[in-house]
Amino acid sequence: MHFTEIIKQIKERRQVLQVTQETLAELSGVGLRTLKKFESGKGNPTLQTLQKVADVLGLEISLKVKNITPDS
Amino acid sequence: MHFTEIIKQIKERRQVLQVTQETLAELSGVGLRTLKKFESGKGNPTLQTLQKVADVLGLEISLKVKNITPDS
DNA sequence: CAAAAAAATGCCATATAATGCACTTTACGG
DNA sequence: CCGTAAAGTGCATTATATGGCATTTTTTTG
Repeated sequence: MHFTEIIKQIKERRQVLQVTQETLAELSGVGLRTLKKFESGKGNPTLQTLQKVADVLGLEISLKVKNITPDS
Repeated sequence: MHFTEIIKQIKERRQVLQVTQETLAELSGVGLRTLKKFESGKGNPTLQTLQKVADVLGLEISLKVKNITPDS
């Protein structure tokens, strides 16, 4: 999953849950400015920041082994 | 997946592939000091750093919806 | 055990993420 | 069209991630 996709997924998830950036910022403990920057595609959040946000949104970060030949 | 678990998985994956930190640093373009700090549990990598490393290791970062009631 | 390789640490400079605040731009309901 | 709420931006400051280098500690090997 790419950087942009991660951002997109976070943003979409927030919207599905009908939470504003402001509320998410408060709930996650992440600064509003940071969240805005992040969601607008500018910025390179730390893992901690990403986790705080993901956590509140009920999302979990995971690492999966890439399949080199998915269609072999 | 927790912070420590992510670190652990990265480290284990590297070892399975029999790659040294030094080599991984070179291949990923991440500084050796940064990699060491990260793997030794100190440090809070940026998403970009994590992705560079994961990429070389054939790992993919993903966000999955947490299952609140796995055994309902 | 001894030597060598790999990993962890301390120090330090630089780059940049995090954050607050004020302001602008969009999006949306009436 | 208007007003309001939500989202995006610019600027400045502080905290911290990045990364190079030297040194120490641990692990691996012969």
